[in-house]
Amino acid sequence: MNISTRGRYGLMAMTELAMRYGQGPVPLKTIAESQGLSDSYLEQLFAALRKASLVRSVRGAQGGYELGKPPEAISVGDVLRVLEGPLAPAECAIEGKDDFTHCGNPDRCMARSVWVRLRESIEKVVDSINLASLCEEARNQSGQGLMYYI
Amino acid sequence: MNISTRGRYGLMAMTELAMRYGQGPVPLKTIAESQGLSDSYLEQLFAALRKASLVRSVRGAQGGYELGKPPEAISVGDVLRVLEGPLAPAECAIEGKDDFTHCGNPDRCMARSVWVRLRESIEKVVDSINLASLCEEARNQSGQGLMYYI
DNA sequence: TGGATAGCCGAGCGGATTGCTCGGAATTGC
DNA sequence: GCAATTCCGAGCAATCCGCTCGGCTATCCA
Repeated sequence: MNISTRGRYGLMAMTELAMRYGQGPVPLKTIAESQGLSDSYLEQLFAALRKASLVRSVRGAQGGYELGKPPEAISVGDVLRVLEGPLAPAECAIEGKDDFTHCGNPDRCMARSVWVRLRESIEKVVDSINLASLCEEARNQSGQGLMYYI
Repeated sequence: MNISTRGRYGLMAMTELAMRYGQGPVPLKTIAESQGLSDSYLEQLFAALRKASLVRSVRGAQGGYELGKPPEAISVGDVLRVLEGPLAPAECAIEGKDDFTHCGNPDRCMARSVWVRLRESIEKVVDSINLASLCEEARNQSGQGLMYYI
């Protein structure tokens, strides 16, 4: 029951991009340093994000990545689904699939309704949070952090 | 973002035990055959379930396992936590842990609030479903299945 | 009393997944 | 043309998953 580093690092990087939205392309190296991640690993994740057009890339010197849409238009769910695949706790709960055979039970798996309810609840959360609101949270938190100066 | 076979098989087996609650101990072999699982694998899971006293064991011939409490008193969350560990999507969201260092960010991980909200929503679901209600669902479904007889 | 039926326990193991790294191309700004 | 970047594919060590196996112990029943 874990989100892998793909989803976690990817979301961190996307939030970073959201913080810098409208300031031109940001190179991966900058994101990686700022968040303490490996840039060669981030490369992989951004390949997927680009194919899903959640980010746009600018090649060459002074290039980098920027969000493909405004931060309000990108949800956490969008990012996680691209990087992690379907957000279902079990095969048989993936939306659109009516695959009962996976459960080992020839007729119906008694636990399936649990996985479906779990999936719905997970999707409700991640689809209701977008990058803009994450940014706002982050800015408020670092604002509180200012108390520790002086 | 997956529940492993430990959690899934374990929940299936526990639901089976709930269906037979009050009828004396059920051997693992019976559960395994009925659910189409491997009994030597189930053994491992039941070792953990027993230590958590979610099941009680009776050794020797005519022995087996039975629920440690009535089905209404055992939630899906109880079973999953024993078999899968903490139901958090990330280390930094485990209840009681205030471990920000895992996120790679020296100060605060911007994504943490997402993982915490996810965890809360997951726990709300699994803690609100108990084995008794799962049994009832199953009985209703197999009731509909009776249409296929004759 | 002895055999059959169970749980109990620990070790092991092949395959898949994770979390990277590396090298080298292609593209572009200066 | 050179430096900065994205792009792409391969590879790889470590870990985890999903089991299996062998042998022990406890208990019932004939």
